[in-house]
Amino acid sequence: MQATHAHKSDSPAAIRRGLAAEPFAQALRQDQPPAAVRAVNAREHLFFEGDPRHCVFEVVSGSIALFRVLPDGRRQITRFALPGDFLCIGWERLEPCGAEATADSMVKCWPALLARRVAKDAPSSLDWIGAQLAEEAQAMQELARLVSLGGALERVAGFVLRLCDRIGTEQAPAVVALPMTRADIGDHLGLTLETVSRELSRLRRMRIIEIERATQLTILDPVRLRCLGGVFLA
Amino acid sequence: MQATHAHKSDSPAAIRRGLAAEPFAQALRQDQPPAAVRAVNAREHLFFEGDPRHCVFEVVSGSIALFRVLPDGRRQITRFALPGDFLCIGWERLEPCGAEATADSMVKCWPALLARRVAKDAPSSLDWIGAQLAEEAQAMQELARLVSLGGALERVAGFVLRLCDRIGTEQAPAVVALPMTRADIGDHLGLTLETVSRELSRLRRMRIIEIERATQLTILDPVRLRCLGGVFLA
DNA sequence: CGAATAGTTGACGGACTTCAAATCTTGTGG
DNA sequence: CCACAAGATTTGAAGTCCGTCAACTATTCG
Repeated sequence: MQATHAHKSDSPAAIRRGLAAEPFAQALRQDQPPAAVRAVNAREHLFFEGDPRHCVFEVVSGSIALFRVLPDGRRQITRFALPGDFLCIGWERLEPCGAEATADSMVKCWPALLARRVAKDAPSSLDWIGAQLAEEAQAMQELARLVSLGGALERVAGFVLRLCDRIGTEQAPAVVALPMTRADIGDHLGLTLETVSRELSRLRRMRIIEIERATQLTILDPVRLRCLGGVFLA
Repeated sequence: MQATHAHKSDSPAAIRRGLAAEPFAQALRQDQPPAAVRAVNAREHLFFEGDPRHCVFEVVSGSIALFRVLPDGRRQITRFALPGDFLCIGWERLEPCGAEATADSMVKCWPALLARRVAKDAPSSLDWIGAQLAEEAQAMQELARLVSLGGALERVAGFVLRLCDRIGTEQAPAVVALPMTRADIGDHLGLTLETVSRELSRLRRMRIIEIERATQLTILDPVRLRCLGGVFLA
């Protein structure tokens, strides 16, 4: 279950960020022993809210949801970490959120202490960590905007659009994977799973997307999709 | 209209943050010439989205709303900066949000270049800037949680509660100022001004708050208020 | 094949928005 | 000092959107 070879190429997410991640990631990768790669099954938890922070993670494949649970059982998924994204970057000693795989996933794990030492040795990685924090703040602002100003259709459209920008290919018709359930999307957007399903069906009837399988769809009309959801992003 | 004396005491917000702001703020304050203090009338703009970043601000009194406007005119207020809070702390060259006073306010202004030099000279202020970014990200997460999981009553309760924690006194009955209009609160919480007004009235009928004037209320029952809105915070 | 999980779709009710009108506050000018 | 105008707030009535409950279908894994 251990990967024996280095990663083949940078993920779309890493490319999208330019090469900013490289000083930190390269330093980590060059360190020995090579990072453990762990397989996480769908619905399996990586850690829980309040756990001491042991590791820094990089998502290799699949999708990891970061979430918080309210006393009454409702939960908010603050973000989906996709291939190329890092988890647990800040200096907290306890995890502020739980983490659960929303699909079968692979993650690289580095001991948090090692990551801390690397960050100290490579000052430029401090800039990268700052950039990560700023990006996090902006993403949360975007989410708040999407949820507070958008209706259900606009929220789902915005979500698909952001997924598209993060992992999709450029040309239309673009194929986008949805490596999470309708309930997960609902917990992210503040909607019920039924509403998410209904609005996806509506986008299909509007000929904006095609639903190949539950976990994969095709963008037929990126322009109208961006009309609906793009207003809230960035 | 220029302040001729140094500030008398640290604001509640600064105290709440411990002394973390001090290395940066002290360094700025010791610099000469002393910071200009500018009076901003209610509804007056400090700057707009997309403006080049000229200044770093510290709110002395009043309240500054940071907001973004959508093409159709709706707007989201991402946060209210209250006395002791700083604005424009990151490294962006252009303002990502507009800023508007929601009440008559006073702000200290430092040239952004001066602030940048101070940050370079005092390395500990870099930590403080990182902490500010992390706090920003957490506040946005809190807002997204409040808006996506809470009903109207819970959103308003959570908003009042947060205001209480930021500027209110400790003992009940605590007096809290609302230095913004119902419309501003609505733009922050994703509600209409009518709904905000209705839910405040409901809190009054529930004997949880008393509405002295439109811009000032008294917390009668902090426990029940925290039951309603505290679940979403932190 | 069959059970379990995930997804789709419909009907109904409640929560929030919209539209409208009345009241309260605040600042200004006579 | 008072009157008036402009803006802010409160409250009501009607409509829309989304959540809840329920039934059914599709997919996956044994």
